[in-house]
Amino acid sequence: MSLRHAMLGLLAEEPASGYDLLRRFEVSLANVWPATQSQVYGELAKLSADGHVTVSAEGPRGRKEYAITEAGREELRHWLLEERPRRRRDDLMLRVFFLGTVSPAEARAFLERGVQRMDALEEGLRAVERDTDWNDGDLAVNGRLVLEWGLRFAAMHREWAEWAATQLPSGDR
Amino acid sequence: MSLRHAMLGLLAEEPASGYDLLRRFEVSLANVWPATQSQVYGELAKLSADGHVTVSAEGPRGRKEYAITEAGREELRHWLLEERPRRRRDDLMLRVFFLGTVSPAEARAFLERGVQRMDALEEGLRAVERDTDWNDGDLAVNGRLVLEWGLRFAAMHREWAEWAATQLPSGDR
DNA sequence: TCCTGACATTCCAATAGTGACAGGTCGAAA
DNA sequence: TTTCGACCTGTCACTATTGGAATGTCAGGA
Repeated sequence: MSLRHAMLGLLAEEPASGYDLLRRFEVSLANVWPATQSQVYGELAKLSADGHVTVSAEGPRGRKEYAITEAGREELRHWLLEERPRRRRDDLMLRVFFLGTVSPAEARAFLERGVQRMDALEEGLRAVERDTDWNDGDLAVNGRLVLEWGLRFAAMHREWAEWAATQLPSGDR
Repeated sequence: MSLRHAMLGLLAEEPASGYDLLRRFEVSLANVWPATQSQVYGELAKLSADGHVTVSAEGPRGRKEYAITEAGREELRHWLLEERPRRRRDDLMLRVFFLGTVSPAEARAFLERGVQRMDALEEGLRAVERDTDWNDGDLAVNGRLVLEWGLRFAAMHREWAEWAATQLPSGDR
């Protein structure tokens, strides 16, 4: 149920069309909550039916601009403050859990790829940091917090992977 | 598609029934890849249809014990080494992203709850650490790696939350 | 003027995950 | 001997997520 809230959050800043939202998902939310076209448009229809958003304007090319309603803001607020975070699933740790089923050399290579992926993530985040105008309202302030979390996450994961490599049985099986 | 691999991974160690798997999901995989009953039994049927597992024994109470097949091991190996990790979704960071829509005081309280949640997570992991027999084959070795990751994650998040609180605008809006 | 690329929406089929329900069996303790 | 708790399997309906296809419109450059 978080997609709808992500959309409400974006609409809380300013009205937008489905297309606009999609772009925003690609740019600022890509690392946090990816969403596809079909999801965005589908959810927009539901939000509209539930009265959380309304069509605030219609433009060329059939463009419909949606704005958040008071009910939508309440829903957003409720989710933000009251709802419990979901249980997280972690693909990567699941694999690590079963790393014993491959050879130590393969396991080491696996961890090495993890380090590289974190390097790439960090690079990507640094690029976002560079390319963003950080003087641009609430989203900027909080975007920075999220960005910093990502950087810390990448650093943590990289250090862990390096440590983990030392814990693997030596030699090949 | 990771549920099936988690199950294959567990079955790679030793044959088990759906019920057994379910318990293992509750205990060792709870923080990594939660799964429900309906998912486990459903997936077991699919895995069986795909030839990745076979019924290796039938016990009392209709118990069916499943064992991984050679094809299943290959599938597991392929997933482990070749498949790309999924994009992660993060509920929590999504909320942080929209933290500007509530008052600074509420935001601070939100971050504070995050710290507490991490404390609880760490405590839970420490309990697992205490209660587990770490001399028990591959899963133990790798379980430790995962556990350590969890501890580092909790520490990272806590420190981040404390830092983030200092970044929030002061006073109430 | 024509073409292209960005803008914009909608529908569809398939897989994954949640939560509740339903039903049944065995072992051991009271 | 009864009954209770652990054991054990399954189904259903719903929601979420993925990925792709189909369709059409407008603005601006060649």
